[in-house]
Amino acid sequence: MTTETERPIEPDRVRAPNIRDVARVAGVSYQTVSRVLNDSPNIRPETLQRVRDAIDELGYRPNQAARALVTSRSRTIGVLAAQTVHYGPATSIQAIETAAREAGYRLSITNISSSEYASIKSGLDYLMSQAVEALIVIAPQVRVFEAINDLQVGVPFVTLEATGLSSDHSLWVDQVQGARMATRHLIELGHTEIMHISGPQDWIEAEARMQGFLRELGDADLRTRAPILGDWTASFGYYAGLELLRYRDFTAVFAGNDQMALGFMHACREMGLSVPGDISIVGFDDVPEAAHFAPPLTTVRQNFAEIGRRAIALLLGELRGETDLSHDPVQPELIIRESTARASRLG
Amino acid sequence: MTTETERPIEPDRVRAPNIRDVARVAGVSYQTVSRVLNDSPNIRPETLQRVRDAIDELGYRPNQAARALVTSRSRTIGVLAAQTVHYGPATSIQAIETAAREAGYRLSITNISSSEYASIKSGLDYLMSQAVEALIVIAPQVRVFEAINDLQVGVPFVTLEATGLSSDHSLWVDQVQGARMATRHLIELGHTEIMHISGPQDWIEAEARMQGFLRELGDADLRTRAPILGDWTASFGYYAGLELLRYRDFTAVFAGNDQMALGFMHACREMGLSVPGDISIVGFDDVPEAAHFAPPLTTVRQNFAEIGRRAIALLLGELRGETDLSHDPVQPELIIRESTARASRLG
DNA sequence: GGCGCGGATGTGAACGTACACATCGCGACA
DNA sequence: TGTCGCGATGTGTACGTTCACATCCGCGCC
Repeated sequence: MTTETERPIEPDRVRAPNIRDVARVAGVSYQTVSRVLNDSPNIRPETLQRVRDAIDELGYRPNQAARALVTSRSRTIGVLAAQTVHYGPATSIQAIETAAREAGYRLSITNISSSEYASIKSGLDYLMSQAVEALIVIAPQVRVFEAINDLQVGVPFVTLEATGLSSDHSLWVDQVQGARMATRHLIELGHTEIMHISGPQDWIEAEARMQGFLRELGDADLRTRAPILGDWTASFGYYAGLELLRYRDFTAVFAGNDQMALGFMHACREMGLSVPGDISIVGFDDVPEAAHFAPPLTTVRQNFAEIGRRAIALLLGELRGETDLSHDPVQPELIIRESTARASRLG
Repeated sequence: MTTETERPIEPDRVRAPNIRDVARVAGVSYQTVSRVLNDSPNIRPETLQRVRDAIDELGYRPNQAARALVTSRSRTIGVLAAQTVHYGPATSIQAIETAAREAGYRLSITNISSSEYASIKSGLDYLMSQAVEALIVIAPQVRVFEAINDLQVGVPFVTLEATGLSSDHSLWVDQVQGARMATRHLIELGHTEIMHISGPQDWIEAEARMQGFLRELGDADLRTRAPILGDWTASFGYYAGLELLRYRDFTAVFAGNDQMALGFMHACREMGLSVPGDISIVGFDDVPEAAHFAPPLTTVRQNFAEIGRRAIALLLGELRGETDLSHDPVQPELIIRESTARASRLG
């Protein structure tokens, strides 16, 4: 005699079927149903089938909350992101989402509105309140590390698109290498006066690209000039261009991303300068539109999706207790199009 | 005598503090702590303070899983999305995320890889397995409605950026109106032979823009020609342009989005045609880069963020049981830049 | 033929919270 | 002064699942 029969019938209140309902229909105990749900071995094929039929018949779905409560595993991976409207982060997140879902994890994404410490902390706080099991950071990372320490985030984490500082937890396209490739390309075309428009200073990847740029210039014994600190937007590239082109003491520009390159080319047109006739320009990212800019943009391609997939693979490995967390940086690729040409003489 | 004292001490196993731990520290019952957490009235200020201090001291965080279990409310809103890397969806999602978080909801986003029924169903299935309380759809909607019916999704939902078919559940920028504005602008400039490059047929918004285009043309008694069905990408716009421009029996193009407009302008350059001298082009969306295209693109601005915010507001209202779900479409805005000019004579 | 063993299945308890209800104390009112 | 009402707080229970342990059965072995 089971206790289930004593439960009063509630005709109005429709309750989702639970594990005991399934058990009753299948004629087994609820524990057996649980075993079926968790792919436990040692179940008679006949029993297995009966339980599966009962599940289908009732349209039963396991209650994730109850599972999470008893196992104290949320099966959630947190993503702390900034600027998710941009092509790079968006592509990575999409890959992360797919990979996570396949591994039975869900994602909790939160956008931070500014790179201020308070904003980062509040985003992190939000994610921790959801008991995420791991953390992926796609954001200006300089202050994020502080926040992760301060909040005693006790879960595995990786940062995307960063480089250098904390290689144990970073997964990255080799930004320095990419920047060097872009710069070397310009040098090889005979440019000696090269300008760099960088991303915001607190983005590690902006910093890395700047480093690559400066190192390559140093290796070639060329004059280095202070990079302009931008904000990744096309508008910034445009206004920076209007300003810089008044002097015209350079023949090439390496932009921190494709958007700023686009804005800069706009400024060139407006100043009556030809790209690449007067000014050569290289971007970074290879957004899908870059091939159709005027002129089509020479740029550095990053495999954002690959980075996303690797992030999940790395975290899952760590959650499983694996210790071999080696990860080579993803290599970027220089895509040569029509925005670069041999250096013109400075007028 | 409480039972807590009987619990054996486990020094190695660190357990997150729970509501009873807080109660013990604050010297109250766990129910009082629960009341504090849920902003219940009728708590003595002094007691309130003691509980809050205890919470801070222990670093206590409510266990969401336990909450979800007992209330049978997941506090999760599902987002079924496609093409999240695009500017429009990405912007909307960001706004949704912010609004949801402010309202105490989290988001579960899933991308569908194709617009096939199986893919939609599997995405929907995934979201339902998370017991989402409401659903936001940003995807090709034609088949989504079928899937929502088939799966007996018993939760409130809205579709974004759609129009027409199911106005009860749709929240939209008035795409028809936007398309009419774009088309009328071209007509007013004297263009009579106007081409339309549309988005994929199964996107309702593509359909709506096409409808607006055709209606405006009809109202002006102009010849209508079969729109080209594209895929939203710049590359498609480019190749379509190369093909179409061989005939040059039109002087203006209304593109379904800014990316296709960009690709088309690229094709114009390659064919030696001037924009807007020979061909006028209007886009749709007003992505941030559009102002820096060559030439800066005349386009229809949509307030994606507003749409996202409204979606959450609408769903929260429905969850609260409000019945007044009236929602006016968001009005788009024509942004006139330099890619349109008076019609040239056809050569 | 008794005993041990392991495969298959069942029972009790716990996870952390919110809801329904019970209790306590105190002031107002008849 | 007794009682009613209400503000403030405490106790029991349920949510749906998994884990640890218990039980049952049949088979092989000495």
